[in-house]
Amino acid sequence: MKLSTRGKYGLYAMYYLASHKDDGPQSLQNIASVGIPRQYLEQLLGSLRRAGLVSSVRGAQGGYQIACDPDHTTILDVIDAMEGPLELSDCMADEKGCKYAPKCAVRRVWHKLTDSINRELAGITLSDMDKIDECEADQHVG
Amino acid sequence: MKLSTRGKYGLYAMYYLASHKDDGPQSLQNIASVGIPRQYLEQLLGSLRRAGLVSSVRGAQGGYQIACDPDHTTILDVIDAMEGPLELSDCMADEKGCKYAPKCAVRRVWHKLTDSINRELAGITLSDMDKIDECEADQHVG
DNA sequence: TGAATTCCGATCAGAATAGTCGGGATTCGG
DNA sequence: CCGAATCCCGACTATTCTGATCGGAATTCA
Repeated sequence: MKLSTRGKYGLYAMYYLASHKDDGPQSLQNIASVGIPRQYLEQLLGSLRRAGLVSSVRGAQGGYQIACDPDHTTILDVIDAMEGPLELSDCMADEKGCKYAPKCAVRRVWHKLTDSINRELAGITLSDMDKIDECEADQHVG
Repeated sequence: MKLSTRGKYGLYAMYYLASHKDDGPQSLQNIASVGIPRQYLEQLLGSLRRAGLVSSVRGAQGGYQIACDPDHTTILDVIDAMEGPLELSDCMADEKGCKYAPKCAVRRVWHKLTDSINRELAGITLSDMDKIDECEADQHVG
């Protein structure tokens, strides 16, 4: 299982724009300067704009601005905008598709996992991103 | 983001074999009878066998048997065998590949998420699967 | 007017996913 | 020993997804 670069790039762009919240429109050029292909990022920012997470200003000196509150916008919002809702398998999305659904243990597990992951994604806001300590996740469990 | 059918089918197969732990070898035919393409499942069981999670008996009346303790085999073990280790993006797998790694907030978030998901997967054993209540995951969050 | 910049649809190469095919190897029952 | 049942395995295919790239239209600023 992988999160694609869409999610990664998109999250980076949101992070970048959040940290330039009051600096006026940021050009694609600037945002992409960490090594993201400019024309590819352009597509991704289109998705973020259509999701209402960023706004754009066209023309010379134009660019992108964050259009949401970083304190209340979660990584789930961003990932959803970039990759569509999390679906761990087809039968999660289309309950009707699986005739064994009612008694399917796999389905119940899938459902639980989907929920946990979404909860995890929804638990981190853009503002939180700076505060996460890399080592924190490395603590061994109990 | 999706877990592929590999993970789903593989987990189903493990669940099936766990519940026929003492019934002798189970044929591919039987395991696949819920609607999984037989020849495809054959490939997947090969992966599970090579991972040591199932054993096989060849020849007539042959089939597959679970080769691990369902009480101590987690969904993570199964998913890893089927899909390889969870990687949320390239730069997680290849730290060297990203020259911005040391100060990359996105990377820290990715890392935290990877860890959370793995912990979640590792927290459910095959034996647990029957006990999961579908409604449990639907509780709204505080 | 012209440079900067976003917007947008089309196209493309490579990888992964999902599945199929054909035949080889092994074992059991008779 | 024979034949059916069954696993084993490499090769093949079709479809979709990913990660771009291209070319140009529309907009805005100076």
